Amino acid sequence: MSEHEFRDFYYHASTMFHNDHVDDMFRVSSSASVDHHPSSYMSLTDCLHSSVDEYGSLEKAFGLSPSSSEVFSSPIEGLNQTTNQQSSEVMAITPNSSISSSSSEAAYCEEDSEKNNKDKQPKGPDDGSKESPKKGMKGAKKKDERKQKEPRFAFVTKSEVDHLEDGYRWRKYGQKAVKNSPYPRSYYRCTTQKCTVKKRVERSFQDPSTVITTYEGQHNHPLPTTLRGNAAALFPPSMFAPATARPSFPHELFMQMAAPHQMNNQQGNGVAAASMFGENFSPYHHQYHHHHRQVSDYGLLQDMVPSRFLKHEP
DNA sequence: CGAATTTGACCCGCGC
DNA sequence: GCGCGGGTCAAATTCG
Repeated sequence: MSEHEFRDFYYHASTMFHNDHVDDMFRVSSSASVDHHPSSYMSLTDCLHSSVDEYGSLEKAFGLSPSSSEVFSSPIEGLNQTTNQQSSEVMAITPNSSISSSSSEAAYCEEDSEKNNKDKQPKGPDDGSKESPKKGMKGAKKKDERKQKEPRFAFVTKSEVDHLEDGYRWRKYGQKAVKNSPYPRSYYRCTTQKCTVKKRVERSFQDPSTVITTYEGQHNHPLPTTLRGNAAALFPPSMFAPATARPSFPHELFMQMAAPHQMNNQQGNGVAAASMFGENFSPYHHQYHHHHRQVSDYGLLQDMVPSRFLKHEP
């Protein structure tokens, strides 16, 4: 499944950059083989006739190799008490600019296109309308809804812990073995009432030092106060919860990354993602304003994508 | 004792 | 129709 997502990423990337480049990017590590699910996802991704190996290739493709100096883990402002042990490398924001990243972190988001209606949420509990023989559980959750296609956003992070703290409270509701991987995938749901955001976390098979986190949906509430300023600062909700209201999130994200001059992030919230979306984007962005660090979008971008790929769209 | 996690059963779409 | 794989439920168990 991650392949589906990967394919989507490829799709978005190809629309953002030049296809050839994208191809190069993904060609880097090719072959690995993952099972494919040919099914529904056929976008340009089909060009990639073959399989790509999971997210791991994203990092390699983007040249984000773990390397060096990375780091950070710590606290941005000293807040951190709770999550300490998290030694994940996410982005390192240096005071002056730039994120020194390092860490490998690749992200992509997907909008569901019509093509994937498939997976939408199948089940749901239902209302009762259904009483089916078995317990009825799953049915469709309430109301119809078929689902809205919720935007998904995934990224790879180098981390020793599987479940990264992102400021929200999550309840694990399932775990499954991943097909070609020795590592299981865990399913979490935001514990806030009415919030339907879910996330899946799994360790990369090819690079066990990294975890792949996929967020689905958008939080409809503010961050729990308990974690404020901590991890929350690193991962603004907005970053994980592409708002439906936000215009084509995926494209915007990358586009803005590619065109830093258009962005206005003088506020310097150490969160690149926050500034990436400008002000319109989230009601919560004020929560991370306290950061002293200044971020350079360009720097971020460079870290995430090799400069040769940073071209503006026509 | 309530909340969170564990974990096997169940559901569902899909390919054969 | 069956089996597979991904995703979810929910009862039991553990945690705080």
